[in-house]
This record gives sequence, C-alpha cells and structure tokens, in this order.
Amino acid sequence: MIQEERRLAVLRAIVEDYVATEEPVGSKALVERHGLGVSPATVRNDMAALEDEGYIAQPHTSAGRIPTDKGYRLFVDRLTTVKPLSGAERRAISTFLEGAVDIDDVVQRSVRLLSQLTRQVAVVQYPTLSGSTVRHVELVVLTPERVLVVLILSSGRVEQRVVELPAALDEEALATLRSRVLHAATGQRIAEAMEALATLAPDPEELPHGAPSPVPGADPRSVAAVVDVLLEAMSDERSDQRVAVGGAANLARFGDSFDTAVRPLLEALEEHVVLLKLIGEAGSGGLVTVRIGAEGPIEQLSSTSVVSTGYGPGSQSLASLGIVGPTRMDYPSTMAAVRAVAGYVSRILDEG
Amino acid sequence: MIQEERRLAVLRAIVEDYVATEEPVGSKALVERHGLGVSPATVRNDMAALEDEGYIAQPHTSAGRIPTDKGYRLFVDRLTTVKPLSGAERRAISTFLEGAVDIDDVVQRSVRLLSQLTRQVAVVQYPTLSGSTVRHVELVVLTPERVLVVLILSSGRVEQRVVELPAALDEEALATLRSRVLHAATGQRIAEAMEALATLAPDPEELPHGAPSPVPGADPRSVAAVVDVLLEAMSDERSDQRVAVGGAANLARFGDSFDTAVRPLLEALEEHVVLLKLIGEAGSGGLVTVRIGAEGPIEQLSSTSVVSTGYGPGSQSLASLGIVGPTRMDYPSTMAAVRAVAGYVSRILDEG
DNA sequence: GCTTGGCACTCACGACGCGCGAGTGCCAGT
DNA sequence: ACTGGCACTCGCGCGTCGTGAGTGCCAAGC
Repeated sequence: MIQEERRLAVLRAIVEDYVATEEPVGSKALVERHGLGVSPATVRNDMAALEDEGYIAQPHTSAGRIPTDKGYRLFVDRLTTVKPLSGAERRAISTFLEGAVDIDDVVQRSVRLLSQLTRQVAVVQYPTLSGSTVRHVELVVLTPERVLVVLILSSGRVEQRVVELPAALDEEALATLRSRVLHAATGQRIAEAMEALATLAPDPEELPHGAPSPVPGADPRSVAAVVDVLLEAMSDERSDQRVAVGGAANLARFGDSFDTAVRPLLEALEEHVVLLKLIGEAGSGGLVTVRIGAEGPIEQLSSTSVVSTGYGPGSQSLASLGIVGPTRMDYPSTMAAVRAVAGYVSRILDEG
Repeated sequence: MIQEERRLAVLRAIVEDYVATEEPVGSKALVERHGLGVSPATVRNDMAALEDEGYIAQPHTSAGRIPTDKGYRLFVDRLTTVKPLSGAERRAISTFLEGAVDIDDVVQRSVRLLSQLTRQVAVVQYPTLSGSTVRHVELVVLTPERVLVVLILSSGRVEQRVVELPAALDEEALATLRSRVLHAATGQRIAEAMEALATLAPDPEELPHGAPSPVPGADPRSVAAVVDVLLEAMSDERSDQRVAVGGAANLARFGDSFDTAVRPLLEALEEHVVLLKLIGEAGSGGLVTVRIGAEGPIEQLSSTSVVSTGYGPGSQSLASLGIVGPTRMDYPSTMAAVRAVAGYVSRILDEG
C-alpha cells in the first residue's frame, strides 16, 4: 500500500471512529479498531502529515485528532462508499409514504420519516408553485357576496381563498367569469396564467373609453376582486416559503455545545426563510448536496452540516428537502436516506 | 399587619424574586428588595413556617428558599394581581392578527405572537371540527373519474380531497349527487351531517331488494366513494389533532437542567397528541387554566408548567391555545398574554 | 526511504482539600 | 410578637496534584 493511499485510509478511519465515539481518536486506538497493518508510530507520522495539510486537528496538544471541516469535505467527496439502505428501511419508507392522502400529508410524513431515519432535524419544503401548471380553477358561491376560489395545481397543491365581492354577481355573470378564467389559466404555467388573468381585470384608466369589458355582464369591481385573489394565490409569496420541520428532539443528541450549536439552530428552525436558504440550491436527480460547517450561508451555524437534495415529479426539482445536523454525522447513511426519501416522494408526486 | 397576611406577602416576594433572579432567595435580600418593614429574623421565622407547610423549600441546607409547586399554586390562586397588557402590546396583537388571510394563517400568527409575548413555547390547536356546522360542500370535476370534494365549515376551515371514482359520473348524475349532498349536510352540525350523508350510500346488503337508490342515475359505487371521503374529512381524526408550535428557541432560556426539562419537552413538541392532552381541558371565556409541574398529565414534564385557555367564535370553546414553560415563570404576565391572544383570536373567528 | 520501537514530554481531567460567605436556626432580650 | 446576636452548615470556587492517554522525535531495522 502506498503512503498516500494509507493516509486517506487513516483519514477515513479517523472520521468513522470520531463519528461513532464522539471522542478524539488516537493512533493506538486506530490501529486496533481498523486492520491497518502498520504500527501506531507510522500512523502518527501520517496523522502529522494530515494535520499539516489541514484535514485533522487536535483540540489541544497531546489529545487525539478530530476531523476538520476540510477533512469531512475530503471524506464526503472521495472516501464515502455508497451505503445502500436496508430492505427494511426501504419498505418502511414506501409503506409510510403510501398512506398519504394529499400533498400536505406527503410533506409531513416525509419530514417525520427523514428525521427518524437520520436521527437529525429534517426540513422539507412544500412544492413550489412556480414550476407547476394550473390544472383547474373553481368558483363556488357561498353567499351572493362571497365566493370561494379554489386553485388546483399540477403539483397537487390546492389553494383556496374566500373573496368578498364589492357587488353581487348573478349566476349567469359568474358562469361567464368562470369560463373566462378557466380559459385563461387552465393548462398554463403559473407565470403565463398570471399574465392571461391580468387581462381580465384591466386597470380602468388604461382601458379605452367605451371598450367592451373582458367579462360582459359582470361588475368589473367584482371581477377584479376575484382575479386579484387568484393572482395573489399564484404569486407564491406565501406558499413558496412554506417548510415543514421535524425531529427537533434529535437536537438533544448534540450533547455538548448547547450554546454554540443548538441555540442558533433552534432559532433558525423558526425562520422558514432562513431554512430555505439552507436547504435550497440543492442538486436534483439523485444528486445530494452536502454543506459542511462554515460552507453554509449562515454564520451562526458554522458547526452544523446540511445534507439536502431537490425533489419533484419527473426529473424537475420543484422543492428541496434535507436534514441539518452536527458536522460530526454519519454522512454515508444520511446521504443515502436523503436521496431515498427524495426519490420516493418524487415518485409519489409523479403518480398524483 | 397580621402574621398570616405577612406570610403570604413573603411567599409572594419569594416567588417574584425567584422568577426574576433564578436564584434561591434569602431573608436579607427579601427585606431589602421589598419594603416589608420587618427584620430579616422575622422573615426567617415566616419562611420556616412556610417551609413546614410545603410552600417553599431549600435546595440544600443553608441556602435561600425557592417556591415549591404548591407554593406556585397558592401564588397563582390567591396572590396574583391582574397585570394588564401594555397598550403597545394590545396594539401589536391586534395589528399582527388583523393581517391574517385564512384560518391557518390566524393559527400560525397566533403561535408566533404568543411565543414572542411570553417568551415561552407556544402551542395553538387548530379549531376542532366537531363543534362547527357545515357551511357548504362543493364537488368539482377534474376528469370524468376524478372529483375534487371541498368541505367548508363554519369555523372557517376548508378541507379538500380528491376522489378517484370507480365509475364515471356524467354531469347530470353529478348535479343530482351535489344537490343531495348539499341538502343532507348544509347547515347541519358535523355529527348530524355525517348521519344524513350515510343514508345516501347505504350498505347494499341492508337495502331491500329493488328499493330505489337514494341518488338515482348515479353509480352507487361512485356515490359511496364520494360520501366516504366526506365522512372521512368530517371524522376530524386528522384535523382534530392538528396543532401549531412555535418559539422552540425559547427553550434555550431553560439554561440549566437540559436533560430533565428541555429534552422531554422537545420530544413532546413532536407528538401532537401529547401536546393536545397538555393544553386541552382548558377553561374558556376568559378563564385561564394553569397547570404547575406534576399537576400535568405527563410525567416527564414534571418541571414544566402549562398556561392555556380555550377559544372560539362566540363564547364556545372550539380549540385550545397556550404556552409551556418552566415552573419558574412570570405567571401574571403569561396568563394575561394567553387570555388576550385567545380573546383576539376568538373575535377574529366571530367576524370570519 | 519507509517503518518501527522506545522514550521523554505535554496537558486535560478528575479527585482532593480548603477557605469564604451567604444563609439558616435558635435563643435571649425587649 | 419582633429583633439582634451568634454559632453552625454547607455549597461554591479555587488551587494543587497525580494519572494516563496521546504525542513528537530519534535512532535502529527492513
């Protein structure tokens, strides 16, 4: 075995041992637990070299070594062997997700599943609207002045709003409005649907005097109210940033460093926008992104890692899901779990 | 001042000081910080008496005293002076809740608000279905074999499900079904609506042979599918136990006793059923329930207190909301905040 | 030139001991 | 019934010290 090769083996062993024991690992323990076939002294030399290159560090002089962020990075990039999930795990995933009744349920189950599989804090973004198309729009009369607007998207998401009409619409006018809206929106992508809808309720100032109303027989103010609500629902401002979080109890396993690690993370978990930044920008199609320590966008979370990926029907990536945990985590298993859950969820979205 | 009276004053002072400083409070500090008008020695005698009766305890010999659960109980029952919210707080509550667009939004905003006002972990139950009535049911055709069922309740909640029909329904059959369903359910309370709906899709075995179908022209299997979904949506199994949680970051302020207090609480926060048991059984109509320490139903949470109350439109109590925190908390302010938020939310539900 | 055994060195950690001081309980005096 | 005085208790912080895991380096060996 060549030197360079063994050094990497040593690094891998250090990472694995440290992840398992949570304690700095020394040269002697290393050769005992892994069949390296060399003496502790040799390992010590390798460790000194690895330390020079910045892959490992010692918390204080004459203690064992722990991997640095750079060390974890190398480990993840070059030293991980794919660690397939057990059959039981795969079965658990599929049966657990099969039972979901709607998209919200899928997301909630995924969060739970992910946090249990990885024993970390799981974060799942609700599918974004922007990528999907409008499948159906329905207007339901509640009272003459109140209409329920239902928006159904190809992602499976259903948004509903109640609109207070400034002026009552009779059945006929409503039927006209319904058909115009359906014609404008159905089958379109969100952005296109929004443009088309906007023409139904033009700004009165811009309309040439005496020009025919886009929706004959209906009070323009009521039409505008309905359209506004639809546009608002589509503008994904709210839905875009919805995330589900689960497994916060796993934070208890951080054990040490409550203030430096757990507290900022707890705070971040409440800020959904921040969470999205964390797990966003994820690869898709089986590509799992790993962000180690300070590589992430948030300074306070420099002692945590993020493992995330995109998911969505087909091969598109409508949203992200992932986990947040200590840099000291079992990357191979975690990455496998994240990838598997994303895969199953994507498949379910395909079917829905 | 009579003895008995002063003893209570001493207990109140101990509670207030301990809540403020988080440290055992001694006799000398007491007379200095509160104008008790007696000497430390006298206070010591009173403290000894209070300790005999079980209201206070010392963590170890010759340390200051801290209130026991029994002490907090007496404090809450007899010694709290109503502590009205500041004008700024009242304004913050109302403007923050005004902006809500639907019932989910109201709940989420309430959680956030509560956790910020009290600096504790806030829990808000989504309004229960059982107390409310059916306002509207709509059937929307997606494809000939798929129908979207929308259920709108007086509580403002909207449930929607997609039904796969075993056999296609034509427009006419669907119209018939729609009118029958509306007739059976609209305006009824949930339980009544469920009974009425059940008659629309009777068990074929029980139906006398040749009897007319309740919904002529529609395939009974498809009718059954739609009715089943409606029944399921109404059976509140899912909605009943939905809760929103917020302010977990405030757990960081527990400081000491991570394992005994924070960990079990974190675990409980994930179990919505457990949470409901915690904040449930709450008084309504301005009555705030306080559960101190081991008074609660959950053994592991014996060092936490729960302050909760019911809320809902009118004076009914559709659901509960409250906070969970250390037994050492500022009860007067917390109770005021919980009561105020419940009041505002109830009023918003009235208007909706 | 890598590897290995040997050896002196370092330093975190837990145990032990000690003095301080806040706080108590009790008693005698008013 | 309250108060001042006084002896007593005991947790806490602090410095000391021994232990042992682990290191770095060197000289010998393959």
